[in-house]
Amino acid sequence: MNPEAKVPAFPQVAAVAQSGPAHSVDRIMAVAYELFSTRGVRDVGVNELIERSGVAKATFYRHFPSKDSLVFAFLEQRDKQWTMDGILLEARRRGSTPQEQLLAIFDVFGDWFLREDFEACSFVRVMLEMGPAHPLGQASIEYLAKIRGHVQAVAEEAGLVNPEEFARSLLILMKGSVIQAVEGDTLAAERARQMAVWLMEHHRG
Amino acid sequence: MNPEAKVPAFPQVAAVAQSGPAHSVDRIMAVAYELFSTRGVRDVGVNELIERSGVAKATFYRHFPSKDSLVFAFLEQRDKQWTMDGILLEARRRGSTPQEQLLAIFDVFGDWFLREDFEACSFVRVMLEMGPAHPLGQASIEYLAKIRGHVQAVAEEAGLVNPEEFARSLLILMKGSVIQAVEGDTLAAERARQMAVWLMEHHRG
DNA sequence: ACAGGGGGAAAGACCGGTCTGTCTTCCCCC
DNA sequence: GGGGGAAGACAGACCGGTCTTTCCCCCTGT
Repeated sequence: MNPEAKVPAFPQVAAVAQSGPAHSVDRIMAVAYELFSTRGVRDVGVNELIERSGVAKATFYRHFPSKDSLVFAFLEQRDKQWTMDGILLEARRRGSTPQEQLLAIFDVFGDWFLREDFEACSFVRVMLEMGPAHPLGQASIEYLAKIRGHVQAVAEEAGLVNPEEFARSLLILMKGSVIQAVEGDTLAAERARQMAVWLMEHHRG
Repeated sequence: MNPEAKVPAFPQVAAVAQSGPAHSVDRIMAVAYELFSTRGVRDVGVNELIERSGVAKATFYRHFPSKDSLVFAFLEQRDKQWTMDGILLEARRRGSTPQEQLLAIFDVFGDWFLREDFEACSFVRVMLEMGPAHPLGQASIEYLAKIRGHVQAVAEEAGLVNPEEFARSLLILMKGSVIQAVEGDTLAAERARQMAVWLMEHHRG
């Protein structure tokens, strides 16, 4: 056969050119992060994932033994990239005292709610999508508990009384404001911040 | 053929006997209410719905032109049966003053969170499952706004200043506590109720 | 330095199952 | 006898997951 007849295909070189010489697993993760975070888990199929990342199906399943394992990896990256670097670290940067840093969470939320690609907290979304008994729901619950642990640590720095109770109450405000922002209430962060102020006053003793 | 060979089948008569001589549409709605409210929308297929309600597929599609139309009907019934009668009316019954009635919402939530069949608020769940742009998500948002309207009306009865702002803040507490209850925090209602007390104090002028 | 071999990756057929939705057949009852 | 309903086959699409074929590239041995 004429070898030239087989050469011209390979549309995936375009995808490689777009995302650089990254390895397959990196491209898969980048596509998964975008699709899962904006559209949820169940709405995104494996076929779409491999098509958008320019990767063969066998390659996908060599790196991830199942779709669920990719979702686990996504949740972990979401925790690092979004929760830790995007929200908590940014909030610590904006406030000079632990009290200010706790309230700054809602300032970061306010900016986040205005973004066009804002969709919802992936952990809450996956927990509701898969149910709290599903392994993926369990993982989401653990990541939410991890956020609460960080809030509790800052509350302890601030010298608040009953920091665990404070953290649990603050996470009610965080989750509630996110849900309300999905509905279109972009000012939900300000309202939650005000309630956080009152909550903090009652935990100063 | 021997006519007796055909008679003994009809397993749906058992279902009819269980749910009484109700019409097909009533049985479908009852099954849909149970399955959709406990497992969400996307996880429940039409085949399971018709099987559990002992109804033929053609009968299903004669009453509901599509699955989505059944979900619309479910959301409407959920609003009547759960939101109005289960939560708001019960809260009004428990409190003797409008202020008490507003706080009683979280007492009703506290009981609800302890139920075994508690899963989540169907409106929030469907909104996140389908997305806020989907017609079903839009309908869910409207029902959530309807709840806010009722809260606002009670706030006006209570003479609170800026009742709309109050209602939006209270719904943050309601949604946040529900999400946290899904995670397993059965005391989320008490925490939210305490923050509602502080919120109300600041809206008394 | 060059030939050859082996592994990785792309393309995509294929599998069994499920999804929503349509249509046919038969039967029962009015 | 006619309409409604049960039963279920069927269509067409999609799901997650497996496997085959083909190619390219890199690594190794000489």
